[in-house]
This record gives sequence, structure tokens and C-alpha cells, in this order.
Amino acid sequence: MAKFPVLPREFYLDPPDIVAQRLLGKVLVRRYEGKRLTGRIVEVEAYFGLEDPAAHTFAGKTERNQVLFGPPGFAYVYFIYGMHFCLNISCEPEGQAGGVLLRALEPLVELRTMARLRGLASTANPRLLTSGPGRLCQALDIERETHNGIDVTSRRSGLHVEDDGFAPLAIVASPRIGIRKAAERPLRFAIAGNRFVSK
DNA sequence: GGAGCGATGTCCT
DNA sequence: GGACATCGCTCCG
Repeated sequence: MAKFPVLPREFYLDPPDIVAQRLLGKVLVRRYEGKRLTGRIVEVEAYFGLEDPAAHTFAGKTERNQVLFGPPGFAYVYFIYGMHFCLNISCEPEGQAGGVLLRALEPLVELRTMARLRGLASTANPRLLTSGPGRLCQALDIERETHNGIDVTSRRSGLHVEDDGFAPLAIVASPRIGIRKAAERPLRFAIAGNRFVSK
């Protein structure tokens, strides 16, 4: 069970488009019932603060989005469409809003556990496990009540990101998915050619 | 394999 | 009351 360095707070201090691309290839680790559920980050989206009409923070600080205005390296988990959770990591200095949405992982170990959490009978199609922001949260048992506001730079959180030395060969940029405002900006980033990138 | 659509809770105007 | 950073199902080819 390999352990690698945890990404430190400084990693998340920069603007979201920079941090987003830098997160590609890193490994999300979730401690769950004594296991390590891990997946490589293969697709992300950047959301800016007050100047980004598509961002939750566009209209200013509220109860829901306050984590994004806080210090970098914290989880922002929100509930969407009445049934799904999505995971972001805050970036930029405290007081400045910004975040990176995790859209897809390449599952690495404990695929059986992920399938069970997803309500799937088997791991026959691993793309159904963690390809999509709602799916990856369900596969890693990430939800708002337990994870919103936790520090992802600490192993003690049970949710953190490690660097195992993998570096993507190429990154592709495209418009963000499922938004109406500022829909043309190429702020979605993925590892080129990776089969776990969502549609 | 792709377009269309319903499910369903929370947030903010 | 409308919108929503989604998903999985149906129906059609």
C-alpha cells in the first residue's frame, strides 16, 4: 500500500486555471472503512470568483459558498439536481474566491468497493465508477455533511491528494460542461487520450 | 451510440 | 418560483 507525499497548501495558492492543470495526474485518496480508495485525477474544471458568471461565487459570499472564499486546499462539496454531490478544492489566497471541480478519476485500487458504493453489481465497466463529478463522489462516499470544509492537505481528513510522480504527456482544454453562462471559455482540462475522461 | 427527458433537494431572487 | 458545475433510463436508428 504505497503512500506518497500529500500536496501542500501552497500547491493550491494560485489561480484556478493554473491549479486545475497542475492537479491532472495527481491521486485523490479517500480513507473509507480502513481502506484506501484511490483514483488518478484525469479531468477538472476551473471556476474563478467574482468575475466568473458560471461560478457559484459570482454573486458574492453566501452560507453555501463560503469555503471558496476561505484559504486554499479545502473541500467545497455541494448538492446538485436533487441527487448528486460535486467536489471542488478551493484555491487562491484567503478572501479571494476560486476553485477546481473534480470531474473524473481513473480508478486505481478498491474498484470493488467503489462499485458497491455506486450500486453496481460488478466492475465490468470501470468507466461507470468515477467518470463524472457525481459518480466520483458516490464511488468515494463523498458528501456534503461529512466533507464540505475539510482540509485536503491533511492525511487526517480522510480525503487528500498525493503526488505519485506521474506526469501527463499532454493536456487538452475545452469549454466547461453543463453551464449556461460563460459557456465558451476553455476552462475544462483533461489528460489527452485518457479513457476515463467523461463525455 | 446518441438525443430526449424525468427525477429530485437546495439555493437565491 | 426558477435555475441548477448530473445521471440513467427510454426510444430510435
